Amino acid sequence: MVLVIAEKNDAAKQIARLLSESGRPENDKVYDTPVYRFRRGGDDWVAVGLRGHILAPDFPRELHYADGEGWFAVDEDGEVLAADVPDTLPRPPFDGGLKKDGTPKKPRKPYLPDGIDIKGWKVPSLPYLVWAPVEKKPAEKGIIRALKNLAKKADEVVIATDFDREGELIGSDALSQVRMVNPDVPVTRARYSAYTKAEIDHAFDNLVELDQDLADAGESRQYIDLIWGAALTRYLTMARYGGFGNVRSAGRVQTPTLALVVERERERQAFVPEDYWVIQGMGEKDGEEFRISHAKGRFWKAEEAEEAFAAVKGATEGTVCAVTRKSRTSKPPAPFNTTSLQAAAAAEGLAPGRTMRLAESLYMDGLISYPRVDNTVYPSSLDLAATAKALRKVPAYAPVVDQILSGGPVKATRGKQETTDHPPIYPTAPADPDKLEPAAWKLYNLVARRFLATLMGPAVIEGTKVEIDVAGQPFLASGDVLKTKGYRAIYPYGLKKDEQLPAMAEGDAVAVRDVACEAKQTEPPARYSQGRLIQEMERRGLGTKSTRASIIDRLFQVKYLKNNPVEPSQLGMAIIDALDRFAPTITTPEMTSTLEDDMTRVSEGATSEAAVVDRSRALLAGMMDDLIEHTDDLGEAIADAVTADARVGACPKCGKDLVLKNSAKTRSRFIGCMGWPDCDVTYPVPGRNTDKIEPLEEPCPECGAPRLKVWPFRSKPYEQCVNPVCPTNREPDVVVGTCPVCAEAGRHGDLVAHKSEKTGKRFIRCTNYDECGVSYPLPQRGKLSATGETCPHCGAPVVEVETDRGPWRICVNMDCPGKEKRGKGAPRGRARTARKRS
DNA sequence: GCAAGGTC
Repeated sequence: MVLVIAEKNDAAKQIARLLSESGRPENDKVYDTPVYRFRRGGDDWVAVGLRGHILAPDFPRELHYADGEGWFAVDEDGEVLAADVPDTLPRPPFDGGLKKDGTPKKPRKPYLPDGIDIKGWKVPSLPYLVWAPVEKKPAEKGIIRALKNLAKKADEVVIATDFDREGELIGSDALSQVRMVNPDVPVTRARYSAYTKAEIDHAFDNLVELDQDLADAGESRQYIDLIWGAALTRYLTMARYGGFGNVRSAGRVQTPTLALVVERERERQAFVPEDYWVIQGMGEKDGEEFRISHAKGRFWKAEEAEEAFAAVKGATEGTVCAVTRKSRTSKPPAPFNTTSLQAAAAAEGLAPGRTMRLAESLYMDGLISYPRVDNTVYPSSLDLAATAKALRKVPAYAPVVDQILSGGPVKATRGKQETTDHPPIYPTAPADPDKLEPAAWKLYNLVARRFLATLMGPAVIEGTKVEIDVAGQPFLASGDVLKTKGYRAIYPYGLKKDEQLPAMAEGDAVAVRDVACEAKQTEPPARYSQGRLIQEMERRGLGTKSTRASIIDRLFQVKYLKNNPVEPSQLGMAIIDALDRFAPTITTPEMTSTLEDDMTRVSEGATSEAAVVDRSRALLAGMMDDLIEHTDDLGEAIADAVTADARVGACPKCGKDLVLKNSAKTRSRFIGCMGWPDCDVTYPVPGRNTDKIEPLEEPCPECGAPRLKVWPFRSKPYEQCVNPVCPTNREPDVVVGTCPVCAEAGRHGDLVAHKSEKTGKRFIRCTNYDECGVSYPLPQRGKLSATGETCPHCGAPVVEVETDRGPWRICVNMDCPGKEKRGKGAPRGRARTARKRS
């Protein structure tokens, strides 16, 4: 049996289909892993797909020094006896030494000194972590099990993973697993770069050997990424530990990406706005209005602007002195690859991470092609006309599809990047908008329209420029009209609205009004949108098509970034400052380019994986020394930044910072004073726990407490003072019913919902409270109104509360027999739902 | 509790 190992299930399926003589391989499963069996050249074949990397590098659980190979040999006093790396590089402590014959001793003791444990995240262990050995551990146990099962029975193995560096590594890792159960089986490598019969046949007729140097190059990347990432992440996290869930990460790609955003923010902060003036007004001809602006555009001197404005102030008429028309064409766009899809989707409000998750599910549903590609040129094997024709089933596309199919042979645009790994992203089947969730449809629609647009002609836009003399001053009006729709008939994304001008000719008089001189200021460079950031990462060689979106997500998750367009937090800026000072290598894209060079040399056999990794460890070791020396400084800077990010304002009582805190007990957030325990000021956070909030600059004019802007999920934001007893938070009292106790006693008492001036809490109390003692608690959130109804179970009033999910009617009596038992003693959360189910 | 790279 011949075993074919592909990188992913989909590839295995394709390869099996193309290699099998029948064209229809048999679908089978080994344990839970799908495999494809077929006949070829009189042999039984089986193809299995991996799931990318099946092994993951990690530090050993028990860290002993296995042998001294490639490492340092040191005597009892720590003197270096022998080393594989140059003297100029920093050295780790080492336990081992040399035997008399010069070979390294097997250490008897663990590598780490007493009290040092790299399993725990402690700063003193970091110099050891930098030099710790790395192991490859199984990451995809199910796949490995299936692979070994098949390998046992294999007479021949063909590695058919993707034709790139990571593919070679994935294949090499798979081979290591094969060898464990079948050490002598012959192994070859198939190299293909398209799933076409010709390409796959050619690859399997010309099998080569696995390129171990190339795989080693990939593995050195894995090791360096892990070692730097783990050491720096642990350092930053532990320099001032912020408690569970407060990991401060760093890495070869994420840190330079964060640095890009921080750099832009610093440019914005350093930006000095310049004053300028514009003179604008409205023109009118034949009842149609249009905007006119002074031909000079921006006046940089106030006097010049004033002079020009003095001439035209109050003008009511102008004369057309020239009309020029210029047509320009807008070419249809190139086919989508991952980056251009992410950028286009980001402009439509889908963040890259979300785009990739949606794309993955559309791909799995068979609606779009493989979403991780660099290629922007459709392969000749793709039947463009047939693909377009299939989209005719989507009513909105039908007219354009007909137009494309009736216009002679179908031709497509080509992008600049041409690779043959996968086709550009295109729709593989028509979709039904009613069967997809709105965001998935939005993305599908974008992909489908883009595909159709790439098959269409250019759009022609006619631009009109009209020069108008107003009281001796030159003014301009301009208009853009889409003359020939071309691809714009199906692809409206980013299209500017037509600005139609009325018909005008030289010498015409036009009415002019509302001419005004406006003072403006130049704007700082804009923040990155997520789409722009992705493109910038690609430009600088940071990350890959498959990782960029998730790396940005990670930066948001660790709270280095916030908002869209992307803004760094104080923490994000502090992290970059700290690393820039002591570990600058990690903050620039150069680490990636150096690594690329090193990997090229490893793949060419000019150097070894161990040498490259050790050099990198040595570089890190030096930086780690500097970092550790300044741990207190850095810890403080990070803690200050975290406080600044959490700050919502100043304490009206003691003047110290009021910050957002998380209560460990109630698992909810509140606002507390940094002066605690000397100052006891706390406030609840308005809105729900999950609502996005942002502090406002100005404190409350009534009570001096901070004010917040709150964005409730899927509804309009509002601004509110955090002090519940502030006059601005007062609510009118609402009479919700009559008191049943007073009624029985022959009195009249009104039950009134009102807000305590002390605690700010809302509750119901009888107007005769002193006599009857009747009060009820109330929900604290949502607008309250009386219903006039009483509860059928207990006679207490029923109120209506307006919540996010609409109005809700409740009996205000907590002990009402008609209510399910809640409160103390009643199970909560999951336990409660579980009980309900059972 | 670490990275980045594959893929689900």
